[in-house]
Amino acid sequence: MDEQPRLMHSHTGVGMAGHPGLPQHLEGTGGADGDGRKQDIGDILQQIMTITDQSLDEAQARKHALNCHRMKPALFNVLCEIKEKTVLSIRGAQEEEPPDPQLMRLDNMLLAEGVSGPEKGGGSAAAAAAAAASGGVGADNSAEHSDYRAKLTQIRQIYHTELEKYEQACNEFTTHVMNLLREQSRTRPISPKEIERMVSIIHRKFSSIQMQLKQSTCEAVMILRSRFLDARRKRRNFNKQATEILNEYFYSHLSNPYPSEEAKEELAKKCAITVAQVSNWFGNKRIRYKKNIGKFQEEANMYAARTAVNAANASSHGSQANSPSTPNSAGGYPSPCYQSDRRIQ
DNA sequence: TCGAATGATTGGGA
DNA sequence: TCCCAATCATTCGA
Repeated sequence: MDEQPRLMHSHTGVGMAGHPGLPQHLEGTGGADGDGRKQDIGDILQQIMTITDQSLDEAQARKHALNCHRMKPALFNVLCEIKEKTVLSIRGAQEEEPPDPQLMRLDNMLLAEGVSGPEKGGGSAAAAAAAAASGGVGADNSAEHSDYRAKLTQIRQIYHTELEKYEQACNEFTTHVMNLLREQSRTRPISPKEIERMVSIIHRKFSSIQMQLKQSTCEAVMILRSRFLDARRKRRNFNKQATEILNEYFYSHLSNPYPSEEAKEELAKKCAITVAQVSNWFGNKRIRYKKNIGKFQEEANMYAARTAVNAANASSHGSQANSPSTPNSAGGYPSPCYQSDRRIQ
């Protein structure tokens, strides 16, 4: 390479006026004849080919000379314009993508489960449902629930840590690329729009990684949720007190054992179960009572007697019982809880 | 271990 | 949407 004839004149001081280091033919005057132009192009190509042979100082000097050249801004503008009209216009049309429906689904799910968005006490629909279903009856259910919440919190923490990492990496990389491009824009035509496009490409790449993270987080939540719901299927009998309250209501409203929504809510609160469980219980009770009245007769008599005693106590103490099991229909009292005048058919 | 009891689920009807 | 009826799945006690 050293044997190559050097056609550059920069270090020898041969160049255009005011721009030492640039050959005169870059001034734009050019040769009048074709041979002269060919010679100029040959010179430039030769310079490019041999630029790697230059010392750092020489390269720096040439770079500086290029940057200071009076035609440089105009030339770069033209080149940027051409680039924009060709590549960018084509890509620009492709960039206008609608929001990814899958990503929206993932975001919605993470939000609903309380993984993303503001931290909620308990977080998820499953946890809420579970909380309602367990109704706080028994320590086991609440223990299961708190275990569920703890695991959900763990998932949430991992998700946010990873998300933060990705965002940080994305920002660092974007800044790095932007600096690099800005630096390069001094020596090659790079428009701000092009830098912007590059940034959006980087963001897209990182958001696809984020989508993977969201997907695996969703999967983890689904697994946790299904395990939890499976565990919930292992039913527990209601405690004795809850069964007594329900039975008292049932037998005291035997002529119309259909509690209204308000009565169900009150019973649910008293028994620490859900309204749905109250409905289930009454549904089961009605049908089982109807199927075998004889078998339930003893139970019915017992609750009727208890109700009568309660009523007597209440009246002698002049107090008003506010229980939904307040004696009424069994003793002929109309119940405000009746939703309609129905009987077990 | 087995049968009864019991809470939950499902499908159909009004 | 609520209820009934049948059924399932689990618990509990003998």
